[in-house]
Amino acid sequence: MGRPPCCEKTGVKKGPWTPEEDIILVSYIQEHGPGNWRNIPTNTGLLRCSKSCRLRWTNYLRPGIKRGNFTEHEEKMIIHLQALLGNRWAAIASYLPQRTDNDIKNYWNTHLKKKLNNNKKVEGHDDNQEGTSASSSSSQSKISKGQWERRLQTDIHTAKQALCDALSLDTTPNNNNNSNNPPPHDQEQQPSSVQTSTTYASSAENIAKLLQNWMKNSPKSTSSSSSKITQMSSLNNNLSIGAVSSSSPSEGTVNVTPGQGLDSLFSFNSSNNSDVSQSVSVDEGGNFSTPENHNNNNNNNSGIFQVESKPNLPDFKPENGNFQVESKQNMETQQVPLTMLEKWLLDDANAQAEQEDQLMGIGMGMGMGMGMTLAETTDLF
DNA sequence: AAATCACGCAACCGCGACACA
DNA sequence: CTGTGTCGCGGTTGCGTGATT
Repeated sequence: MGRPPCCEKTGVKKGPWTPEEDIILVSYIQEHGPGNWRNIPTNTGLLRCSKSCRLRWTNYLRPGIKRGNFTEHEEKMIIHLQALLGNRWAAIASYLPQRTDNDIKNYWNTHLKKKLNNNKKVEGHDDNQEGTSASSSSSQSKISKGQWERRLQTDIHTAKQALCDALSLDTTPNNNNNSNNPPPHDQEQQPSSVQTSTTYASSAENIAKLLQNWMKNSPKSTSSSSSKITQMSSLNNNLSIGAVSSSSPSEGTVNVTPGQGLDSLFSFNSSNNSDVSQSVSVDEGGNFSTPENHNNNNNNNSGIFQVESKPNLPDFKPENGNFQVESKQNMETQQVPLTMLEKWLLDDANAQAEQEDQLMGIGMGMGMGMGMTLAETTDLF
């Protein structure tokens, strides 16, 4: 007897999410933190299965997500990481902050795979393989283990070299790679910010865009939507996006960590707007503004969204229950692995031969070839 | 202008891993 | 140790939209 599918229940809604559902989900997660997906549908009244909620959050609503416009650097990173890791999109995504595995997977399937195949055809050795170490495994049975290891070593070496080239494209002393070739709007909004700042500023931007699109695309539902927002406003006082400060989650005002130079008040007041779709604007920093609160940031707590910027880092204590996943993903996967990656590449230049000997000695096939992440593999060095 | 095609993306599905009782 | 429940990942699908005929 198998496990019952989580979405088998009748009355579970499928298909695209509505902005109302998004807001309900964001509101709930903001209050309780991500996790306990099983409880979310029952606690929020969303007619969605837990899986769907988690997916929607991780792939779309989660703070720090950058969408579309893959930069050339990101593209190269994906290509090389795919060569290294195979179709392990979650692992690849961990090296591309602000990108979701789904996004990367889609981009690979729709753009890069085609691109690489075309390149191969041009080079005249299209053997119907995808050119990855993972896909090349089909030929492994034809070669001896020693040959396979050596080939893998060569692949790794080639990939590392290429990855090094890719990173060196825009390698600057600029502390991290998170901001490597960000799209223009990101560059504008985050000239000299720490990486968490980028994350949360863009998170605000994500939600801002979401709502802006919502209001733009469904003016007919504005009134009902507004009422829902108002309803949630009373429920949650201030729906806020970003990391919750340990000091004030219960007060409904949330501290986020935007760029150090971004010290604006992110607020949105819709309660007095009969025509919200015309009056809401979002600036490059992801800040909501209306004609009213352009002149009056003191919106007397009537705003739905109110994210107060603070230069201090948020408290990511798990007991706060808020955005612990983000703290994990953004803090760890953005900073550590990329730093390690760089370190790996830099160190590699100095001790490449030695490391590869060591690599072979400890069994490369049990590291990169057996499901370890790049970061894990670097631990071997 | 209408029909068809191709593409991109969001979401779904199934399976494996993991945690816990 | 085993069974059960939950979560996360990767493959796939289906729909919306723009391009082409």
